[in-house]
Amino acid sequence: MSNHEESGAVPGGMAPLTADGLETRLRDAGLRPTRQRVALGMLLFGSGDRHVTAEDLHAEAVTAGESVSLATVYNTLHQFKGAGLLREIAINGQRAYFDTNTSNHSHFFVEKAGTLMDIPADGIRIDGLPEPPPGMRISHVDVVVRLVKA
Amino acid sequence: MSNHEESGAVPGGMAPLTADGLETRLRDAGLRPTRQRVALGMLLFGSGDRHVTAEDLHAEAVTAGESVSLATVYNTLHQFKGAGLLREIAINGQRAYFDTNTSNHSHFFVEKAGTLMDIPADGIRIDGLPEPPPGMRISHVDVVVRLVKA
DNA sequence: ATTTGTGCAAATCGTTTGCATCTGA
DNA sequence: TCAGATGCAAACGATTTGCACAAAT
Repeated sequence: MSNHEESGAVPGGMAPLTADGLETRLRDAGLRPTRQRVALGMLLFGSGDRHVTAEDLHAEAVTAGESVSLATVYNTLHQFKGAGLLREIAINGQRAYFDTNTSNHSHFFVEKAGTLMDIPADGIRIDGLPEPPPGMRISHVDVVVRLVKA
Repeated sequence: MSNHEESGAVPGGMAPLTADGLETRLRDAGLRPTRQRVALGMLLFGSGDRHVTAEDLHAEAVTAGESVSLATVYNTLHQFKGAGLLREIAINGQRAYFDTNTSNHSHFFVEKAGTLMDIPADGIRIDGLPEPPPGMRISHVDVVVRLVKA
């Protein structure tokens, strides 16, 4: 199937993702579409926005019958991040989360369960940000709304 | 010296802190004022608002001639946090920072240097926070403004 | 005297790295 | 062919834990 879809579309988007489309996307990012990268990419970008840890993704891949090592999962996540396909989310000093939604948005974090949820980008507005110190610029603003049982 | 000062005052405040005052504060929090806890407390609360890692604080204590083990520094930081004297700040997946300013405020984080700075509480306003999911309440909103060299 | 805290070193957890082997262009 | 990718296992850094000893009430 020489299905050539919109490979430039939003990574975490809703359009059905084909292996071909993903391969093109990887190639465009300067990454060889290896078996592992395609498999992980399909898991990540094949179904809406996702928040995964390296272990989550590794477990999924194994469950899906793909043999990938945990080290490769880490490598791949960081490469995807470098290519702008993923964003890393800083929640706490332990687990690193990767978000397939690279647009500007905030998160709910359920403390006890350790689950992450998107807050629609336009749901939150931040006013009154002070000037950054001289010689610095703001690279990004992280907003995490922490939730506990009521 | 039966010096009984305002031990209920703001922990990271500007008032000169005495060992006596701190001991009272610890006792009120249900923590025995041991030598180590008092020493660490004086370092933490004795001079304005601070952002420290466990290692920072341990190094300071050792430099100050107090013998405290790193494990005890960790224990103490968590106990202080539990007592509401400190707040833990989630920056990235590695080092944990503890902030002596427990009031609501945001932070600048200098990516490369790993330094943290307060942004005055009233400098930032967040609007449009969505309702938390049913059964949940917002415990706290973390805002981290990440800075890089311009 | 009893309870609570401390220190050390070993254990743990998530993550990274070195290196030999394999794979894709 | 041959740069680039993978897998394994060992290395790592931050944090935690188990347990014998010490200090506080």
